Amino acid sequence: MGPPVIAPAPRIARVVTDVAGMDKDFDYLVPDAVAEAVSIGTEVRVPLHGRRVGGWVVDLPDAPSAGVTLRPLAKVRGHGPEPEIVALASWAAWRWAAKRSWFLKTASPDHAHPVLAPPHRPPRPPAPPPRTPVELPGGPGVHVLRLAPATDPTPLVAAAAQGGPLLVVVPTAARAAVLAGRLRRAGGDVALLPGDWGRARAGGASVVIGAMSAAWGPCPGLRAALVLDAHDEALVAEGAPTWCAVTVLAERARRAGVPLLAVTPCPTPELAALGPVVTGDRGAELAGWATVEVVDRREDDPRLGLWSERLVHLARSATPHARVAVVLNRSGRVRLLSCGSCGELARCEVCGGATTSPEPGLLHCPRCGHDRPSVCPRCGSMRFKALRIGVARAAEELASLVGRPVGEITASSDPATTDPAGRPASMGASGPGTSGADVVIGTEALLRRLDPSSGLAAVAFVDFDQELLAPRARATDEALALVALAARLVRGRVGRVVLQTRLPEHPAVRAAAAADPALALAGQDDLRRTLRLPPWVTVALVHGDAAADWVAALEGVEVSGPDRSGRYLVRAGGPAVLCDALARPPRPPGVTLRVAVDPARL
DNA sequence: CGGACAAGCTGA
DNA sequence: CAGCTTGTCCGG
Repeated sequence: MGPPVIAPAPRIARVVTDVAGMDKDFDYLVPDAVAEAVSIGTEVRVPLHGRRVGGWVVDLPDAPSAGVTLRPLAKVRGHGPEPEIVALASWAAWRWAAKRSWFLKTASPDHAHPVLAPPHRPPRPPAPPPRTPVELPGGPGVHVLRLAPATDPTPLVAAAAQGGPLLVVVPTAARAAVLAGRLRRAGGDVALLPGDWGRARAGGASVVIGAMSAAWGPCPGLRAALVLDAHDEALVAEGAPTWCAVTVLAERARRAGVPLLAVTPCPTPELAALGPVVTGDRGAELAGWATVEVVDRREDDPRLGLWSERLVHLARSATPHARVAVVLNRSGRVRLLSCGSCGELARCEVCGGATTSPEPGLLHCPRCGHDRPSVCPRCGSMRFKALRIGVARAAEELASLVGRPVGEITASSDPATTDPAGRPASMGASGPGTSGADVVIGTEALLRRLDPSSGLAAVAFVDFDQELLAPRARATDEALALVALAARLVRGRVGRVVLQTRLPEHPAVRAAAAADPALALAGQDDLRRTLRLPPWVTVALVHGDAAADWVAALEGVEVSGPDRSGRYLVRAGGPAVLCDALARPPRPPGVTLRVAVDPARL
């Protein structure tokens, strides 16, 4: 890339090891024989405390930091992350109160890569599209592009790649592969991570694309970054460190002075806080959300249970080419029961928790695992009423209401069908994740397991209020995101999404019905400000044996808790104040202390 | 993290 | 007091 360096080869390499639980630099001598191959980011093996450990070169200082005898590097393993990524890893370690090595590992290839030569010609971008769904904003900074769920993002990505190397992050590896295939068919030199890591690192791709960890992927000469479904929870790490791909990309783009295009059908308050929301053609947006139909259940006869007349009619109208999917976000058969004669709630005799009924005649406690036959301890009756049914029982009920088999799809179970008599029936030939039945039911995992080729005419949410009222700060956004997933499955205006609810005026319901995501955003700003929730504050959850002592030593932040599960909530006006405070007190050795900055669930 | 080494416990 | 467990320290 740059002019040849005439200075003598560096003699000292400062290394961060991959030893977990340690975040310290160690200096080593660089043997002359490997000096050429050692730069910032290089993966090495080094002697440490009598053993050999892996690590990354993070600096090439002129002089060692301490007066100790330096030992030489044991081995150069190959290319590691780019130098900018090494700096980004240090930033992320501060931002999520974690170790640098954790992020360096995420930024490194699965297997060591030899240093590849740069390609002979610059990589080809995919053919420019005739038009894009929204006009691409030019300048640096984060631009939130609001694009209806059923819109194909390929033209947008192709357009964004015209200016130079583009890094693309999507929520799942499967979608990354599909998008990479489309861009390759359009003639682009595409690197799909993690497989094409080496080629991407050598500068052989105009588009580098992958799932969450691709936010750390190599993209020499980066000119823009793009993230699809930027609102998706799959872009936030579940365990600590709870890093977020969008946040990392925003910082990476800021440091590189290039734009980040955050594409989403439903901008969240978090995204809107990052930059301006850009909308495209309103007609295209209306067409790209399905027809959303709200079934107001406030006046319904309670004896109808989960099933409005409208939903039953919809299920009866299903055909092999116009299938209907029903979503009920409760797994299992019956989640809550009461005695049929005395009304006593079925509770566990060991721990007192509410029992479920995974099969007729059996009560099971999900809290302590205790099983017992379904006999009421108060009156001895063996008849129980199902107060809250799950997908398995719902499949039985719906099958008998519509008089045809209902397929069942959950995250854990393989597809099965229930015939109208309520007996599990054998299945016809069908692909994995799709049941052969015209009507299928499942938890929200169904929305991720089916794909747009499933021939869905409609998706119906049986109990949308459960999503709306979930005890989470982001419940409204998550509910709208589910509608977006459903709209993508039923493909634009021919399909429909049905929401059964007693809250027809809820912002998420109104936004979905009007295909106007801004309606969900509007009401939330004040609420989140009042409740002092992100993005107006930055929070961390702290738990573990040492949590109480450790949070007591924090300065300049507000600490509350502990909550029922012993977690402390730490709040500050922004990441700078919070993360500086979290970086100060030393972590006590030997005791567990888990710090989750920006926790996914709040 | 995990090896090294020191201090503490046990049984004969 | 050998032999083993438990704890604390530190790495270039």
